[in-house]
Amino acid sequence: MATKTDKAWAEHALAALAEAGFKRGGARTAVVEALAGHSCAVTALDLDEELRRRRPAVGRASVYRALEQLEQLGLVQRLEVTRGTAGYERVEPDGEHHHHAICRDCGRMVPFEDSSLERAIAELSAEMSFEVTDHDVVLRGLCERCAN
Amino acid sequence: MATKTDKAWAEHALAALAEAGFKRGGARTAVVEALAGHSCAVTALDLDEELRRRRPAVGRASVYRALEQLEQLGLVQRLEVTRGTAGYERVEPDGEHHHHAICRDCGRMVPFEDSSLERAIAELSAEMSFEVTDHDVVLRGLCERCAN
DNA sequence: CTTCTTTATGAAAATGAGTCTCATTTCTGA
DNA sequence: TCAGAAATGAGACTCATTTTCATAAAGAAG
Repeated sequence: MATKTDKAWAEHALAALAEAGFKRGGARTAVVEALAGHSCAVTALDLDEELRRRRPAVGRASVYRALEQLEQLGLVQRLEVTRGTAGYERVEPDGEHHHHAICRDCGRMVPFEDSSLERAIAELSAEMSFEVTDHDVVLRGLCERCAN
Repeated sequence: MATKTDKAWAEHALAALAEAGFKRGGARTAVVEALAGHSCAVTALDLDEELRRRRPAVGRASVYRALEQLEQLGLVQRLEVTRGTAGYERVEPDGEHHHHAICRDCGRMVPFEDSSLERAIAELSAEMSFEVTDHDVVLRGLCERCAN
């Protein structure tokens, strides 16, 4: 509602999937479109519920499968939203990316980005005997509302 | 085997638990002792298995309870080891703390610490409208062995 | 456009980590 | 020593995620 559908991302994602050799399929396309409509992380079950009522209905397995494929291709980012549940959100093709602060009480997520943080991680990654391809940063605590 | 039991941490933890108003209990003590014997993250179920055979046996619920309490008090750090499973590891009382690089292939964890990363996070936390109490940083990629 | 082969899909069952319940035992302060 | 509070463990339960498997849709070949 606050965010309009990110059509550019959806097209980018569908193109990347085709590029990777996937056949076209209604379920996967539906997942991509649904993700394009969410600006911040959504859980797989939220997507499942959202897509289950479609005609034709999308099955839960397909949702999980699509999310996994999208993640492999670097089109979505997965993060642990609460204990035992993962959230997924679009990764913009231009490489912009953000991290999240998650409220321990209400679960609210506040996205943020910080260049000095990214720089520190990049330098660190370069000097490790480890081929770093991704990173997650999660801040945890209380949001403005729950803190009082 | 590579690491000898961290007795100092165990005493510190037990003292902190007493300080926090917990009564003494065999199960919790057993969990603390078990954690003291692991230098890197262990899953709750690993601990459960390790402690189940003790005399008297420690129940699964007690393991989870103890881990949660220890985490609340900042005595252990929780991190997502693989999809859907959490690992727990000791936090040294001197405030030193480290993060992990996790290999996507073999699951190996390489701990690291970096002061400029910590500094960036501290500064960032200070200027957010969010009361940040904790943070996780996970680097993902391929370890030296799996990269070749 | 029909056939063939492969991939995609969805319903339901299975898995597995983590949580809850509750009867029982253990602590601790009085 | 006693009563009340806290801790414990066995097992049932929840719920996110994965697997299975029979069927449907896609793309290639003819």
